[in-house]
Amino acid sequence: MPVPAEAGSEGTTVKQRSIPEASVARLAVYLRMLGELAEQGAETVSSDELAAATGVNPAKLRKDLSYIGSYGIRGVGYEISSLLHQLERALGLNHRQAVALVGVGNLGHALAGYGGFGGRGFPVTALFDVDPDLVGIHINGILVDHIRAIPEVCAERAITIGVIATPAQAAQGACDLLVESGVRCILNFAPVVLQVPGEVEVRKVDLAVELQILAFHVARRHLTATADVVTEQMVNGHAVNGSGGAHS
Amino acid sequence: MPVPAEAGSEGTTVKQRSIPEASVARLAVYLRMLGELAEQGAETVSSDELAAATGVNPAKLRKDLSYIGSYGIRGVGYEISSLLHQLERALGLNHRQAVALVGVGNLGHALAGYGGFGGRGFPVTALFDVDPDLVGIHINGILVDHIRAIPEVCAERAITIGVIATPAQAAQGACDLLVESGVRCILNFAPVVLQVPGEVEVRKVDLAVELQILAFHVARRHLTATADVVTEQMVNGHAVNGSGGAHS
DNA sequence: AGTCGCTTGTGAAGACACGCACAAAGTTGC
DNA sequence: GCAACTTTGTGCGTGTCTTCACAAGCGACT
Repeated sequence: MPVPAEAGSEGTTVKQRSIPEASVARLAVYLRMLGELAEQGAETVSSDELAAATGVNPAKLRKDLSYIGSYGIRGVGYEISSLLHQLERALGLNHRQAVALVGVGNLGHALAGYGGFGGRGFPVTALFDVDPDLVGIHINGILVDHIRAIPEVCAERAITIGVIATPAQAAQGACDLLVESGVRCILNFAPVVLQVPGEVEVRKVDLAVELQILAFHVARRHLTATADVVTEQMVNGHAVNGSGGAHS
Repeated sequence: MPVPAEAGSEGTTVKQRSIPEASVARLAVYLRMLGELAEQGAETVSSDELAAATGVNPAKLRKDLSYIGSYGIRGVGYEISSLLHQLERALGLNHRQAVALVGVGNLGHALAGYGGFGGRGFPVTALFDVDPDLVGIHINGILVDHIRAIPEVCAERAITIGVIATPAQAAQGACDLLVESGVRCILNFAPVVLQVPGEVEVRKVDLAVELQILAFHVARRHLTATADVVTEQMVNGHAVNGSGGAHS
């Protein structure tokens, strides 16, 4: 949301192929699904198939893909390996991004061991905490440092992404240290709004909020179900036809 | 829109269905911040203050709040305790929602101990896994059951929300069991698109995707910053006809 | 060759979200 | 009681996202 306030040297604006934010999120999903399909030995996939597998409208999928170029073959579909490569390039995954994780408590510990990060090109290479009982131990072979070592360690290990999994009151301090160390992208699990300079990108994941959104829907459903006859619902599309069977 | 303020308890076609999805997500954020303010002893808060604290545009905040009614006092702001109560009601938090967590591995274990759930009205009251080493142990005082016990335990403990933190290949099976047990809201951490009947609401949280979105931004930033990257892959024809161009 | 069926890519329209700007409604001070 | 000030609630213009619908392109088949 924050446009670089005074980014200054912008120079010649070479066709800002600005991919919509919503599309970027879905491209990442397509990427993973393509990876799975490739592992299963498939060679091509149509937009309808890929859309069904990722739960997206086919037209939306094609438009998403069109933002990164025209790599489909009409009448056939998309060549999986080619599309995979193009997607990785567009998402900036051609070179690894080292991740630092601050806060090795309950959630942080799990994230440190979470295979989904390292397995997808985001190796967690630094861990930090303030708890003396945690500083010094190894998790998944990585030493936990004190947060005061953030600047030094981040520079040394070329950290580009920071993940904050501290308690709420410690998050801003951790964030400041990361920013000071040159980290420009932060994934924040703490339930606070981080104050950062304009050039730093923050994404927030709030688990409690996710549950509350669900609770809202369950309450609303209960309300309409009890108040009236169950009407034909028009909730989010999800034309899940043939949703039966095929379990396990 | 002069809706009679006192006549809320009638139950006749409460038009809550009109709350935009995006607003619901923010309402949950306001709710938490209001809780913090209440703890600090504040009694009223203005839209500007609350907006600044939650990182939202003040007008947007007021519009969000207007969807649940007019509970502000012009010239003063919002009475925190009152607004808190109204928000909880609107989000369906007036009665607790018992949560079942399937998959007590790395992430699931952390979620089971995550204070943000129970602390906000979503007590995790059931845990499930398939691993014989995990079934039978207690986490935070809760016994881990085998997933085959899901129907029985969910009915017994009045589970309304299910959280899936299993590996990808086990997620659909876990989902089916939950749905079969009457769970209508599912929070899914597994990187798969769950197939569910239309009346079930699924929210997906994909941690790897979050990082990839960040990686995209870091890559693009790097691209624009170093404006003269040797673009070897300009091969794509880019028939981007009339793409608006630089409307500065 | 020629035709037919299938799939992509995209213009256009509709739906949704955002944020400005201002009237309405309250409070404070005299 | 009245005027000045503060803050809410919202109508509306603007921009973004989603979805439809269809022409263009590709391969297969006759």
